[in-house]
Amino acid sequence: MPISLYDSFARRLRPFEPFDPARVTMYLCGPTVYSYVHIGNARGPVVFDVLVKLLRRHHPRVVYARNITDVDDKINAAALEQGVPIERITSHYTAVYHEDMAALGIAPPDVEPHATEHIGQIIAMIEALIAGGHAYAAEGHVLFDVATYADYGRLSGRDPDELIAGARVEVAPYKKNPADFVLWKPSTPELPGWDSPWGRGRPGWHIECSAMSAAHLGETIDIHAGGVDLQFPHHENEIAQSTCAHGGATFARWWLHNGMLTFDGAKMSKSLGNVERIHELLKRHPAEALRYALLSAHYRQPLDWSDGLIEQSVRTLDRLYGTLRDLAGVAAAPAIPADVEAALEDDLNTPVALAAVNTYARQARQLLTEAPAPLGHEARAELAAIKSALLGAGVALGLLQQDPEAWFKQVGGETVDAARVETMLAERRSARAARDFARADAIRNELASMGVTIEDGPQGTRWSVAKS
RNA sequence: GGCCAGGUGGCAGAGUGGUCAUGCAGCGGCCUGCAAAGCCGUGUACGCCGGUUCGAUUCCGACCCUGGCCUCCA
Repeated sequence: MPISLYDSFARRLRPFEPFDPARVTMYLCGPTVYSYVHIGNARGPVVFDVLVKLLRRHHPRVVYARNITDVDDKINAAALEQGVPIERITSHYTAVYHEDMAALGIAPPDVEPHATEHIGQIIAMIEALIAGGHAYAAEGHVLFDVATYADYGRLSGRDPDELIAGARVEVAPYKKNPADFVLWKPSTPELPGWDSPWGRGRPGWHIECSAMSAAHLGETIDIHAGGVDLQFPHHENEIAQSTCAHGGATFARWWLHNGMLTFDGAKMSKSLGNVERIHELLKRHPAEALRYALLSAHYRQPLDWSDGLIEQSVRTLDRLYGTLRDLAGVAAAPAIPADVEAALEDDLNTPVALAAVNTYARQARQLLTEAPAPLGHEARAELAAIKSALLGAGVALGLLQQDPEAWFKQVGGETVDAARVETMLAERRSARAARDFARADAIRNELASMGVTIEDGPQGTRWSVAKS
């Protein structure tokens, strides 16, 4: 089945067909590395990680780029405030970003371009825009002339006349139109800067993505993705400058926008301060539960982040891993089931895919409950098929890939003293054998106070660590 | 104010013109020394008002409410 994706530009679902079947290209706007990222910042990387994996299954070659913005006034401000060189800030938070993304099971992109390594391409693109009459230099700045691009405002559904007329914010005097945006701006000696035809300066915010996308993926790319809050002005400006710099060539053939995470009823954002840093969440919760939570709603819908959501995700994973643990003796290789694949092909419908996963797990448990003790060939084959489906769906979604035992024995990033637990369980076993249930229950209570839950089963007692 | 999304059972969250989402929680049962886990059973859900239709949660219109963008933002 073809992949169907909602294109924000066309405002409808469109079957995906690559421009060049031999090379599918996708670009995701990456972070500006000046502080820790919050869980809302991970939604795009997680859902588009699922998309890239899906694309790779459908196409022989996919080139996926996710940039690092390492030149920006917020970085400058952070460096100034902390009294350290800019590179200290960017290298540190780039490393933290990589850790956070890896913890969430996000595969690294094929290309991770850094803005500071593409200054040459940025300058060349600005020169092309000036040569084409789409940009002008003024007082050390170079600005994009919005009036020269007829389709400006089309992605975000805005009327260019209103944008030009509506001076909401103070308008720099050197702008021809209030909506004109900066491609290049001058740097004072203490700020990072590069020599350019317009003097020493640094790039504006939007131009880097256009330049890096063209440099690594080509003038026309298949998919450009990002948060819906970037639709305007960032993506609108990218379209304008890329299209004008490339003689009218289509910049991105599909525009994908993920919805926002809300927290306490409002969009999670650094400026509002209602953020949950991934770095902190990982200390208290299993990373996989965070990923599950992010995939539990359709990517274009808003998703309200809460402790309850994490709790629910942990419990659901408990059940799924519990099922896999019960299937430990069944040999099976991962195979992505058709219904899961179909759900993902349908504009990345991860909730439906997860529903299918849960249904497979329930079927396995029913079989295990109902089948007679020594499993027959038929039952074993059926269980193997279900396990293949579970593991395969897990591959597609980036879930269920760890050893079930490991899942049950971790809490946050820590593990408990397994040896001590085993010793206590041995003592409890003796007590139970002697029918000293008071003693056995006392040990169980003691384990519970350590956060350890136990289950007595036919094959003995197993334990797990309570998660939050 | 302009432009976009949405309003589904206690909660989270898909979907559909006419029997099922799925998950979490709850309740009853089975199992267990007791638990836990698991299984079985259990819920007159689709913002409000009209319209179209044999039939609407699903299509159309109005209204109310919520969120996002319009400024840095995933």
